[in-house]
Amino acid sequence: MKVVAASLINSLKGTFFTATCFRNPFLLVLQPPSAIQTILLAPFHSDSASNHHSHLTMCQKITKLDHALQLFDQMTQRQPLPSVVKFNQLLQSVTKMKHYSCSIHLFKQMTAIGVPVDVYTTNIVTKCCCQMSCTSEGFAVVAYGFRRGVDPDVYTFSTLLNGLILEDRILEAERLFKKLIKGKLCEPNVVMYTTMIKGLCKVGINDTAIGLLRLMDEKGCKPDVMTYSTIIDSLCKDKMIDDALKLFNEMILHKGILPDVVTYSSLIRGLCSSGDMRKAKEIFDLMKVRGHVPDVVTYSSLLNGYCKKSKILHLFHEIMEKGIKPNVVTYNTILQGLFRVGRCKDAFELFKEMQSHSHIPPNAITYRIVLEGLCNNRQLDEALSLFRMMGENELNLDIVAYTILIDGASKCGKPDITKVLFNELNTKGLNPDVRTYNVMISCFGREGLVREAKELFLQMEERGCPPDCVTYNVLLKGLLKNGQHDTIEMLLQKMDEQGFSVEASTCSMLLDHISSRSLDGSLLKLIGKLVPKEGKEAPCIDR
DNA sequence: CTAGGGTTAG
Repeated sequence: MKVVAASLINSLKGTFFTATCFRNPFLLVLQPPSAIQTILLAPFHSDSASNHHSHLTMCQKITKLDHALQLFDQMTQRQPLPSVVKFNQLLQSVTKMKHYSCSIHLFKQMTAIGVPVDVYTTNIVTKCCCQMSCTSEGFAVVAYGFRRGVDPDVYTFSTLLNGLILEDRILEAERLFKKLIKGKLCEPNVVMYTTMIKGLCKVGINDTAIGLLRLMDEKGCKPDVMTYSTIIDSLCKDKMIDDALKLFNEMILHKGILPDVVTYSSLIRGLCSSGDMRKAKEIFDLMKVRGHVPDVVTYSSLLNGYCKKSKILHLFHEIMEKGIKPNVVTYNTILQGLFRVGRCKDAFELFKEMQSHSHIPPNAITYRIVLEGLCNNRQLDEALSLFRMMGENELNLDIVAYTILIDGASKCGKPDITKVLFNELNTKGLNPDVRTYNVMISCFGREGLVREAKELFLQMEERGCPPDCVTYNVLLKGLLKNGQHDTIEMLLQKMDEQGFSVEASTCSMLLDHISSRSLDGSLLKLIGKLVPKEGKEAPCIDR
């Protein structure tokens, strides 16, 4: 058993230790395997930590993190040292506050002063690495522990599995999962199965996820409400509401598992996104009848459904009345709803209010919503001045925000502003992505700048940003609009090769040009191939 | 003292 574990960890080292990530100076375990030991055992050169504490007393407001750090310092100076359990509790409290790099930093200090670590310690620290999207370093921590006699357990492996899934390393997650079972390294339990199921759902293979649900049941590992909710949510995201409801019923009626607020919220969101507000409200009322209290996520989901139908706001009052604290998502949802119905002033008021009254700082998504809302309501100037006021921070250095403004300027008939913004990307060190290019090519098409549109199209491949289905469609439309027919056939052929399809609007333009004889009728066959089949999703529509 | 599920978004 131990030998198998050792070989597993060794084989994992090869796979996982290659990627290193130095994004955080505190992440001292971020080193290739050969260096792990030296680094972890190296004396810690105290920098901020001790100085930090000397002026702590001068701070008016001492955060909980400061308390924890102070306590840690005291603990390390005690003779004899407190038990590892005390250290674990402290590490866990720091981790619960999401100060992951701090936890890792403390762990490093623990090892440096010789506090013996146990499986709880390494599991907590492994989780910190995973939560920071540095799962490979999580493996390093596990290997470090293993060399000191700390055997990984089902908690360890579930944590690592979850880390891989968080980083979209699904193949590695599957490999690990299978290896654990084959090598009998640990008996998977409901948590581990649920984690693997989430991974499968995340890459959109719901069938396989359901297969694993059946398998765990067969193996005598009973799925619980979280297992079912994971799959139900994924089905809802894929608009397979009927299957989700089927599983929901199975869970309750056949398995005797009661749904909770998360299960209900997923269903409500699914029904909302498929436009069935009546059923969404029905489930919402039902959960209340059954004694479940909707939380901020439930309300935000329902609110979003109403906003998408341009019906809003009585629900917001209900949230306030119930004493539920709206969060940034709630605000973002309402902001978008207000812009959608053209209530820019109210939106702007709310935008200010969330910061002053509720002390909820807007995030990148908030700004995107506000910028797009203003552009859509033909208030380009306001959008631009807001954007300029945001300053040179991370919210301003956002390619999505730029793309929104570039598109907004173009649609508001200001191609000059479009070009200025696009050129600014270079100076800011931002790379246009495929959607930025699409917006630009569309803009050039609109302005009759065919040469520029073609140039950008060619640039995309060179810059490692290959055109997508939308690119081809906007370029085609630009060419057709400007009477450039020479490259149409070639583009259509390329689309065929790539499995892209023509949108309805592109298709009707093509047909118009054929009937007016500016395009050859022989193209019809090719166009026919590129029209998405009835009932099938067009491949260019994102999942 | 350790692991798993749900909200906004060009």
